[in-house]
Amino acid sequence: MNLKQLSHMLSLSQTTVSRALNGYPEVNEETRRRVMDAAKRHGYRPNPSARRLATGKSGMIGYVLPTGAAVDIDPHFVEFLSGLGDYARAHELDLVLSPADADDEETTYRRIVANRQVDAVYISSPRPADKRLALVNTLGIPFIVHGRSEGFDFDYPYLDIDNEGAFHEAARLLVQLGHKRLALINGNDRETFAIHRERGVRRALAASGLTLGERHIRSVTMTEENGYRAARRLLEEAEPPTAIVCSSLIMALGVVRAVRDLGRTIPGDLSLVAHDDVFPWLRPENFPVPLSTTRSSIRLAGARVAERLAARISGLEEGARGEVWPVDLVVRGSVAGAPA
Amino acid sequence: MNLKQLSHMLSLSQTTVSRALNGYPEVNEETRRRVMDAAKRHGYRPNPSARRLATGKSGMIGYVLPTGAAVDIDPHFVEFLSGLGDYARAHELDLVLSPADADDEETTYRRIVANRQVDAVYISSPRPADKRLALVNTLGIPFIVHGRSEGFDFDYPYLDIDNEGAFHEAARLLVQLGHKRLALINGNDRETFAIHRERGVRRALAASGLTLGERHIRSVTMTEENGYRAARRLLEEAEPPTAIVCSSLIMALGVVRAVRDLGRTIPGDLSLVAHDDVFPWLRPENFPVPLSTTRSSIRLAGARVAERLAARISGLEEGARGEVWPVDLVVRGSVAGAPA
DNA sequence: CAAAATAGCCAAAGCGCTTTGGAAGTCTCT
DNA sequence: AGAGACTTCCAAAGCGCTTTGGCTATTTTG
Repeated sequence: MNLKQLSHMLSLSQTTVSRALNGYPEVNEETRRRVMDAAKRHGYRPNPSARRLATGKSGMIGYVLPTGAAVDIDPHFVEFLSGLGDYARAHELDLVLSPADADDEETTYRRIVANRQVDAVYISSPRPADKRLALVNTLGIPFIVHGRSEGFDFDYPYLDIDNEGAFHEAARLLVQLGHKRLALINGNDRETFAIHRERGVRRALAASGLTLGERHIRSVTMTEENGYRAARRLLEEAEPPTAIVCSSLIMALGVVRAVRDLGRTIPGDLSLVAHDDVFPWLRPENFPVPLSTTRSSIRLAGARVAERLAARISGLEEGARGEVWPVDLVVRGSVAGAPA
Repeated sequence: MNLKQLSHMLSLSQTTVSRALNGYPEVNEETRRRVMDAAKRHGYRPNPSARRLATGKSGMIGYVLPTGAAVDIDPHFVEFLSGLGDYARAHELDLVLSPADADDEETTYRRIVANRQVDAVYISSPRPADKRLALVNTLGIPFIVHGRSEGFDFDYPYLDIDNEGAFHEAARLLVQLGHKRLALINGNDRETFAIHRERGVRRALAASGLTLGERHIRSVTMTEENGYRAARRLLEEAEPPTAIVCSSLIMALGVVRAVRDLGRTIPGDLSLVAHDDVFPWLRPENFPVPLSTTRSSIRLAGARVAERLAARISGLEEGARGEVWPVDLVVRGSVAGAPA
């Protein structure tokens, strides 16, 4: 059932039927009802390919997926996707993942924009002065950044959590508990979120005249193994840190293992706080010692990004509004006063 | 730059240019070269929307993503995606994720097929007599199942790992080591993979005249917490199992925690084997006691599924070929002879 | 009451490709 | 040399929608 057939059985022109269906004003309300009714009865669904060719709109949102043998997709992605999908489903939006060579995402961005494959894109894990951001900005496709970049002379729309504030709070708590030697096991420090977290920790320390030693900060890919290694190296020093702030739950698993291996205890010898993106399959309260966390649901972020993308596509949102979500600090058993 | 312009500057018809570009035989080889050359020089890329409308082919593969507030996307998904993306990138295939209400995926399948939004789809985590499979089979769109179903009167193309064989081997090893009370912490037993794994364990036990007691099998969603709970319940029995086979690394984390909480040890009191899908961020060799596993890279499976989907789209693969990958049994420190 | 504005509808021209149904020109064969 | 068979190209008709530019009634306005 296509438009031609439908309009023919209604004895109307395609123009009128199309307009009736798409809510244009120049059609009699009664005619519109007739059309809507017939469309529903016959299960008419406009062919998206045709509509696309005519309008240039695809009804999909895009994401360029960096791939390659050496590239691992972040497990956070799947939770973000849950949220995104949740919203997208309710609004009949599809998501297209365009795999790209991790060393050359630009080509792919250009392609999907030139081909009008998607109406909007989102960008995640941005770095300072991220090229993708500049590119997408000049290409003129609606977009939202999940996270933040820095060092541009233009503004852009984003959704981020208050990473600096979160880690500031976490560090401040530890300092108040008497800890003087803090360490930070961070994610890849070329990504903005890691920079912000480091900034937060440093600021909290500075407020009490403390500093974050060069050797007390580790920046690694967020795997269990890297958490373990970083923690071991930190704890095997002559004067090991008495508290660690850690950028992910998965790394925290490694930290806990390292502490055990060394015969130390949490929170007796070491206080630990980690950031929790809220995975259904790994919860901080179920750690051997319940883990204190800075908590922010990445899933909700996914839903919000989808919502804002939809708003931008339909012109309801404009400009470069940045949105920063506060982060909860949830204190559990893994923190205590500094050892004497 | 579109076809019209290109053909005009070559003083050729659109027909000829189109044919030259798409490798049709009825065009002079020299003309073809000229065309190809000009196309490349001017960076001509056929508009996919137009091509789509004309041919009905989209150049994308589809996946219906079950969503909902209560639905969690499996973290395995992201690894599978890595592999899929790896292949897809090399062949300029995009992947479209169509979020669907988890209780009504049918509507979405029908929509994407009717709209010809994708050239092929894959289905994951199938159950016995899975409705999606029957549906997709009648809808006539090329597809591949990742995993297997059962109880159909038709064959279908799939890629699966030898779950039964893998768990058979694991259980057999444990039996040989003298274990008589085995337990299985399985995934959702409405999914085929879980059924196959259970079958494998039972078969190994049966071969030695043993059985898997009703209470010695747990079927749960694969989270750390569920692994913990299942293990606790098993180990707190009067006659606890001396060996556990576990369907995922994440659940194994919980099992390890439970064992510790109860003051027992691995492998002294309990031998443990788990299935490993090979995540970059959590490795069995890094468990407190290196974990024995049945190992199969879900990432490679993703790449293979993409490859076969591409083959089916272009007509290179036909029929209902099933492909079953063997699974490695990797023995590490977490297994030992049964305690006296 | 004539002129101007408005409401409601339609025919037809795109969107940019593929594919059908020829039509020339060139070769081959008797 | 003329008939048939290739080879190589083209004009034009889709694919199914949206949108432009008009056209006819009907209503409003001065």
